[in-house]
Amino acid sequence: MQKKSELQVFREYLQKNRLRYTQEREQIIKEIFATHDHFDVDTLYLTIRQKGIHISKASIYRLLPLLIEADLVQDVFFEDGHMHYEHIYGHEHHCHLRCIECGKIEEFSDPRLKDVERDLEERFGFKILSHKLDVKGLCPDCREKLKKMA
Amino acid sequence: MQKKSELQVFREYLQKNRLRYTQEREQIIKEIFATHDHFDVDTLYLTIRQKGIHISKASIYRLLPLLIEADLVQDVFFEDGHMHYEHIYGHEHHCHLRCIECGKIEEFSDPRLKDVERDLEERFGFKILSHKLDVKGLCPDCREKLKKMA
DNA sequence: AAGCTTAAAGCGAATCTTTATTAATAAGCG
DNA sequence: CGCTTATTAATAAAGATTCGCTTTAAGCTT
Repeated sequence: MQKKSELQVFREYLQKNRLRYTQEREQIIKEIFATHDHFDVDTLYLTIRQKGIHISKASIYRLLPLLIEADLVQDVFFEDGHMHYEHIYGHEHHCHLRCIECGKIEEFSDPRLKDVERDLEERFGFKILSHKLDVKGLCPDCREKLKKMA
Repeated sequence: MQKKSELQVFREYLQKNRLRYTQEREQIIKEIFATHDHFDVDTLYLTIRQKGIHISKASIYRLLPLLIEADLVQDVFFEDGHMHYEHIYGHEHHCHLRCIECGKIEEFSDPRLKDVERDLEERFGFKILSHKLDVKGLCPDCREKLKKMA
């Protein structure tokens, strides 16, 4: 069975909510899914512009909540004064390990986090919906670099 | 052995970095440590103002990075368009479980996260410095409320 | 204790991100 | 094809954070 494309998923989401599938939205989504990289609004905007496509930044801001609601995108972390996002459709759930020196990001997942969730449900009576584990450290290169400096 | 006060810790941090211990900084820190609650810049600013103490908001913004660097404060999450903080000195490390309906926050910690950190060090060669697990869900009250609505 | 150096404060302007407004456009249904 | 109305671009507005500049005051040094 063929997996649905992100555009199909988004179309269905729109139909369910009586919203419209526009050229602009299609172009933005295509760009978001064109690379695996994380992105922020400004670089996404500039990338689209560079291709000669004219889309206003406000349209990106308006689209993002819909993509998040449709589980196609998630916000990853707030840094440098603005939010960073990534597309998640078709990927396993994962968390992020970031180097505080150079910004390098590794993705990982760990089954123990599900266990933690289960414990929390039991202990606090919450219905758990999501978790986000953000780990910071020094990548191998930066460790080496700092060792030499000291 | 008596634990050092947060002010002492901050003093030492300042000395190490040849920075100055000012009236303003002392008053801001005292206010931050006066309650266990999470805080944001604006409410902290207003609370201080209400006590008749005049401190500019910029001074708070300038102080926060120092407090974070000195491990007295950490940023907890970005919400409602701005960052939220908490003082951490004298507390065990903990993570946050938040209700997406009412905003209620439970704190917890789990030894398995240390295990995850160890695995990450081994697997990616990073030196791990910190982790932050943010779990979202529905608290017992809101689960009940939503059940009745449906 | 006074003098000196310079970090830090206050203030307001500037910047940056994100949201709201509004008139014009176009999706998509009948 | 025409109608309804969601969506767009553009711009203004709002809110958070930072910057620049002048004045104040920590905290050495003598």
